[in-house]
Amino acid sequence: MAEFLNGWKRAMMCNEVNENMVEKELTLMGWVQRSRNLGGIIFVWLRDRSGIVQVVFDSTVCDEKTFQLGEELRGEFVLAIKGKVTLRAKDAINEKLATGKIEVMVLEAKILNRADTPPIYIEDETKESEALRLKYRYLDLRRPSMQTRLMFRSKVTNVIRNHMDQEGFVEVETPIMTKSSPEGARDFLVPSRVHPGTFYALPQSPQIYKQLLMVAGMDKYFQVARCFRDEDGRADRQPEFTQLDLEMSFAEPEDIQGVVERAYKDVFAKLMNLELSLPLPRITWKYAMETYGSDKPDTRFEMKISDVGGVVQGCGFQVFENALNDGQTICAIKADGVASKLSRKEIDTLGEFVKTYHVKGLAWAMVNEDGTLRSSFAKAMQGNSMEKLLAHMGCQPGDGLFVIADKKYVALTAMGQLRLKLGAQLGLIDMAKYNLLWVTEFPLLEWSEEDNRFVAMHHPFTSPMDEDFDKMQTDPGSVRAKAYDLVMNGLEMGSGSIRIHASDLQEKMFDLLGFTREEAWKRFGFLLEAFKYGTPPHGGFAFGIDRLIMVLTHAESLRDVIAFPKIQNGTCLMMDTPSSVYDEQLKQLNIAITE
RNA sequence: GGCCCGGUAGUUCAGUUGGUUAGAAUGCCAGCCUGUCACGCUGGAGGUCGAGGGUUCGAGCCCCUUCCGGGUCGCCA
Repeated sequence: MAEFLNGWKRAMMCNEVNENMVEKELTLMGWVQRSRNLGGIIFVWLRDRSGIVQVVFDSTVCDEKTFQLGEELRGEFVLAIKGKVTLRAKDAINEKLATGKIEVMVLEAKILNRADTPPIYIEDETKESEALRLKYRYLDLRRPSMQTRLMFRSKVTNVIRNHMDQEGFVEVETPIMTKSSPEGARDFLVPSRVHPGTFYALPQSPQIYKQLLMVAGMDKYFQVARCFRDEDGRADRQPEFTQLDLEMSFAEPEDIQGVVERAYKDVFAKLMNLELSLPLPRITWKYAMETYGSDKPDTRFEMKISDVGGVVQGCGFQVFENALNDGQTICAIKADGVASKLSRKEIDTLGEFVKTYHVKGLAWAMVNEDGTLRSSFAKAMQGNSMEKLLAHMGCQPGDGLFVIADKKYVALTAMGQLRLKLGAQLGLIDMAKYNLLWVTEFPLLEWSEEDNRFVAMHHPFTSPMDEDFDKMQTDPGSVRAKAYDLVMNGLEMGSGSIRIHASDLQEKMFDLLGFTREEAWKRFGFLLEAFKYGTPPHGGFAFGIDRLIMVLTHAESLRDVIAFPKIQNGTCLMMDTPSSVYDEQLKQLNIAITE
C-alpha cells in the first residue's frame, strides 16, 4: 500500500547530510538502493539524484512496528524516514560513499510506494542491452551516470543561454509546424485537417525563419532549437535533435566564428575547468581533405596523408601508372612502428575496411626491423622506385606504409578513414584532449550523380566567396563558399555560413541548382520577396547541443545524452512510436493507407 | 535498400562432433543472523533456447524464411 506524505517534509537531498548535522533529527526521502538485513539491524542505502546515504533500522533504537517496516523493504521502494544523524565508528566509515562518515538512525518510517523487481540494475556500468535500457528508460534514467549527464546538459544550455544574452543575442522561438523544403534531408510531414491534401513539415532547422528575422531587424538572434530529419539513425545521429541556432546581421565569417568560439570557451571554462585559447585554428576544406582525408579531421594525432603521385611516376606498377594516366590521386600514410604489430590477416582486414569506402584496394609495405620488406606491391615496382617512395615517406625500420590510388576525394576519404582506424587501433588518440578547429572555404556546390545536377553543399542560401563570383558561370564546381564548420575531436559540431542577401544573386544560385524561376518563386517566393525590402548582410551558425554534451561527457552515443531517444530505425522502444491511429483520425485527415 | 555482428532463466553469459532431465553467476522468494556496506549462511522457485518451417531416430546447435537489436555503406542541404 502506498502512503501519502501527510505533512512530512523532506529536509534535504541524500548527499547533503553531513558531519555538521550529528544529533539532528531530519526527514529524508528517496529510493531504496539496497538493504542489508543482519537480523536485529537493517542497513538501507537511500538514493536520490544527489547520491546515497545510509539509514539504519536498529531494533534497539526504533519501535517494533518501524523495524518490521524496515524488514519489508526491497530495491526501488520509495521510502521516507525520520531519523537522527549519527557519526559512524572509525572502523565503520565507508570511504566509497560521499556520506560515508555518517548515517541516519531511523525513528519513524513510511513506505511511500512499493516496486516490482526492476528488469535492469539501477547501477552504473552494468551490461544490460541498450534495447532493454531504452524500453525501461525511466529506470535507466535513475542510474547515476544518466542523471549526471542530464544535469550536466542543463548546465551547458544555461551557460550558453547566458553567454548569448551577454553578447546581445535575443532568443526567438520559431514554428515547429512549417513548410516542406525540397533540398536536403527528408522532412517529417504533418497532415492538415482543415486543408485536405496539404502538409506542414517539421523543421530541419529554423534556417529560413532566422534569415527572415534578420530582414525583420532583430540583428542578433539565437534559439535552443529542436530540429527534425527523417533519415536513418547512427550513434551520432537522431531524427530529432537540439541545436544552438544563431544568426547575426552586418557580420563577416570571423564575427560569427568569434561568437561561437567565445560561447565554447565559456562552457569549457565554467563546466570543464579548461581554458580554450582563442582564436581556434582555422584550416581550409581543401587542406583538411588533402591532409586528413576528412572535412572533420581528428587532429588529436598526426599521421598526415601525403600525395605521392609525383614520386611514383614511372614506377612500372600498373595500378599506379593507370591511376595517374586517368588523372587520379595516389595518396599514402606512414604508420610508425606497426610492422611487427600487424599480422598479414590484420592488414587484409584493413584492405577490406577501405573497400567499404569504394576504393579498389589497399597497397601496403612493412619495413621489418632488419630492414627487409614485406609488401603487397614492392615486386611490381621497378628500379629504385620502391626505395624512392619509402624514402619520400620517411619510412624507418619498423614502420608501415599504406597507399591508395583512386579518384581524388574517393581515395582521400578512404585514406582518412584508414587513418582514423589505425589511430584508434594503435592507441594514438589522447582521449583526454579536446581539439577544436574551424574548417573554412567549403565548396559551394557538389555534383549529384543521382540528380545529374549540382546541389548545395551547405544549403542554397549560402554565399559564394567574393573572389570566386566569376567562376559561378564558367566553373561552378570550383566555387568556394563563405561556409565554415566547427570540428572537435573528429566530429562535426556545427556549421554555418554567410548568406546571400541580394535577391539577384539568390536567383542566380537557384539557377545553378537547376530550379526554374517559377519553381524558385513557388518554393521560396516569400524569402525572395522579403529580400527585396532591405535585407542586411547576414550570416549564422548552428551547433549540436547533443553532440557537444556527448563529447564532453565521453558518451559513446547520442542516446546517452538524450532523455528519451529513438533507436536506429526511428522508433521509440518505450512508447512504441510511431504507431497506427484510429480510422476516424485518418478519415478526418483525408488520409487513406494503401498497403 | 545493401553488408556485417548478435538474440539461451528477471539480468549477464556458458552450452563440446547434433545425443539422457539445458547450466553458472547475479537477481528473486523463504528461513537464520545486531555493524553491514558486492553482508554472510541454508534452502527454494524460475526456460516458448526470438518466431515459423525444414533436415534427422534425435536440433539450443545444421539449413531456409522471418521478427527484433547493434554497427556500417547508401542517405544525412
